[in-house]
Amino acid sequence: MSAHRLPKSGRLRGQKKIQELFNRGSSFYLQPFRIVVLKTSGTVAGHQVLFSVSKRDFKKATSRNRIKRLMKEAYRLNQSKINSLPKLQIAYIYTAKELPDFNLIQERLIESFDRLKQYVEKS
RNA sequence: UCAGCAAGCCGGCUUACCGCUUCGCUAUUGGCGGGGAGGAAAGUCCGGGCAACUUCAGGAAGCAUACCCCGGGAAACCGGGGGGUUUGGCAGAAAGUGCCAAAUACAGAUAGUGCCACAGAAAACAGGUAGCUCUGCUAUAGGCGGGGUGAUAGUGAAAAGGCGGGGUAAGAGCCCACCGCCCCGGUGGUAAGCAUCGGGGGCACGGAAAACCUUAUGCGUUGAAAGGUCAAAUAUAUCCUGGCUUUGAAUUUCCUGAUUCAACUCCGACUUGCCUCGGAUGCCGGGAUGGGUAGACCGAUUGAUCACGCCCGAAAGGCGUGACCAGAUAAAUGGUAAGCCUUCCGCGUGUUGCGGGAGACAGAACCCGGCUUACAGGCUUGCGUUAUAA
Repeated sequence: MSAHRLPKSGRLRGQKKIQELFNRGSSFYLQPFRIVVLKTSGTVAGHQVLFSVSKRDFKKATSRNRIKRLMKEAYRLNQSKINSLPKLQIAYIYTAKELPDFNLIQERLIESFDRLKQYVEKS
């Protein structure tokens, strides 16, 4: 089994869980993302992630789709770097106004993993 | 040779690696195989299917449609033909007189209400600024008044039918011919607010219906977040059932237990008990049922579908045979790399080439049919044989 898989169970789904993440999670900015994290309370196999782009900044559905797919791809290829951490619920919200390219997203996403580690150690 | 115009179609391709989603088979959360965005998936502007609500009928409101005929279609709407109007071109001495082409939100302004800027004296019950003309007074340079006049000038998008003649003081549909307009009738035509002919009416009737509105015809409302099924945890209601029937004070250092004292709701039964039995009420527990939240599933992918063949036709269509062709739900259909194709820029230049960049508009969300809007580039067919250049 490859380490680069991201099936449904790895994504954050369900209205209640998402509400809980945004109500109780702690958030920080790391351009071009705003990131919200919360330790998973139940018993789940792994981390659960959610990617979002504001409709206000990108009116076309194609642009939003593209950004979300890039973020998802970057996370998928690098997720093994945070396997050792306790299980988290994470939301990545894209806040920049321009269409990014894949390398930038990937770079910043890896940086964000360090911040996640800090978050885990503090709490 | 070619710009251009119209209609239709396509709208990047291939491979490797890593993934997502769905279906099937294996098998146990893996492997193998198949499917996986559009012509507009968009805007949500029309018309339906489907669903719930309402359901006895009618009205109002609102929305849609609006010359005529034929064809297609479930309807919206589409195709073809005939006409009206407007615009442009050509012809012509001229006249919308003829021809050609294009456009057309072509019912009603004679049902009603309101509006018509600026300019202009006056803009819809008309109107006298200049001018023309008759006339009174003064008076003979002229001036000041009264009346008539919509023919002339000026303003304007528009000056209240046009033009010619008669007529008149000057004028005027005041009268007449022709044209226009309105009404009635005949003829042609399937028909048209169509064409044409005849009669009548002096004309009463300016524009805009994209201001409101009126007429005719059609339409119940809502919209998949519709609607339906299953249903954890927690709380609760009803029913069944098991257990306990209570509280306070005193005695002992405390806990447990015991003893004593005081209070201890209601109903029924009898073998009438200083409290026996049963029930209500209360507390604790178990079970069932109900509504119902999270969540899951159905709705939901077989349809006015697609492909091929045949038939009618100008086209839109009809019949037969075969096929199953996305089904996600905080929402899959992707990422990276290489090559090819198209195109642009730079270098080089007889060509091949080398380097770099770009590849439109845009993402299904219950499903169909239309309309509208966006769209790099390419292909096919038809028109165009002309301007310009060689």
